[in-house]
Amino acid sequence: MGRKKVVMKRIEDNSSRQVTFSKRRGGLMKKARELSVLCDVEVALLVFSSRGKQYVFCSGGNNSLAEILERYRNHSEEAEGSKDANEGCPSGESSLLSPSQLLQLVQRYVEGPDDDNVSVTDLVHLEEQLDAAIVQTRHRKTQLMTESVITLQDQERLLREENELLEREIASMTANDEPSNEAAIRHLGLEDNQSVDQSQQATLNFLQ
Amino acid sequence: MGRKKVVMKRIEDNSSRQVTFSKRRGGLMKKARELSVLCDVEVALLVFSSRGKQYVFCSGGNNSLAEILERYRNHSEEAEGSKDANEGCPSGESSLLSPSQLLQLVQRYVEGPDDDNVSVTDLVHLEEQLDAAIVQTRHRKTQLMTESVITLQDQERLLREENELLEREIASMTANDEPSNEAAIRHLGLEDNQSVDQSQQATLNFLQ
DNA sequence: AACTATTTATAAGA
DNA sequence: TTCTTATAAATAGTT
Repeated sequence: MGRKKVVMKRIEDNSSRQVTFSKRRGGLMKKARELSVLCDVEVALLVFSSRGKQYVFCSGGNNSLAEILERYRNHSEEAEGSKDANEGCPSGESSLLSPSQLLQLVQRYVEGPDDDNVSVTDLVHLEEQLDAAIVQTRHRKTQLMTESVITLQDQERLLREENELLEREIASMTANDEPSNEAAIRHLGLEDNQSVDQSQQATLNFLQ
Repeated sequence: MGRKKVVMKRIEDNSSRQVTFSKRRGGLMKKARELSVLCDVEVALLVFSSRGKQYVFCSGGNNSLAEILERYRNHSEEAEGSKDANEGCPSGESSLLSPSQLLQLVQRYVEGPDDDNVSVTDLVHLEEQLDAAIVQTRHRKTQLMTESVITLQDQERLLREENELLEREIASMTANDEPSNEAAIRHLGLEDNQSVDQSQQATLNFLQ
């Protein structure tokens, strides 16, 4: 209904999208109210601007419905967007941003101005950026953990070799001297069999 | 919009109220969809007929939105013993499924029939299940890695203590005997200072 | 924010 | 119900 037939596709022009949003939102609300009155039924209509601002129509005194809307409002107050970053990013796949770039990007959405220019597309882009960041972070975490484990395994192996060497030395010396070291080792709870088994098990569990 | 202007009041004639309900409901749904597409915003529309039947439009993937609808459905089901035999929607919060349950669920979507019966709501639910599963998996992974590291650290500490003990023993014995062990240790690249530093560094990097 | 030319929705009738 | 059609309403583009 207008000068031209409109194609059912996202209006790309920012300004006219905003205008159309305002007009059609009003119309939709009106029709929702009319339906509820004329036909005596319950109608709830929720519209969320891309920035998270919400427009609600709720037909009646239905408690549970109002309650749900209220609950949603509380929940959604955390998730706020703002000015879009369309121009800054010619789009393309979710490239990796530096941590500071990412922080900047998120902040623009969290503390942004109060108007309605952030589109879902923008938020999709933000989501992609955050996804990429978390994947990278997770990968780096796993990498570091794995490195730590491998380093510790090496360390353990070396210590074990050194240990064995020392014990053999002591054994050979003790063969000629008095046998006083075994008691000391037992006192530390470090008999050879026990410690080896325990360590190997942890190692194998982890890397498999 | 019709042959006559309508007064905004409940239509008393039962039959024509029903007809109007059907027509206007369709129109409202259509307009809700158009708004969401044209303006790229989220729209949720709930209509409850007086007999409890519900008609829903929900613009899409937003979790919280679907969550609200889900919560509302649960809530309204206990409020009135509604009789609508809706689709077999597994429903329920994103509870943790067993791996086999999850596999089964995914397979139903992957190899499922070729028609268009999978709703966005269903997919949102599937996404929630998978999210829960991956979070749990990741947590378990990190837990196991951390346990491994701690075990290895303990192991290293114990070995180091044992080692020190043995060296001291050898030292005391060597004081009376010949000094032949230091050469062997050096040969393994395992002088005390070096190995301790390297290991401590890896450990600290990891846990901080 | 108003103004129209048009399109769209729909009330009543078939 | 569904389709048709006259008309009311909504609204796209313009000012």
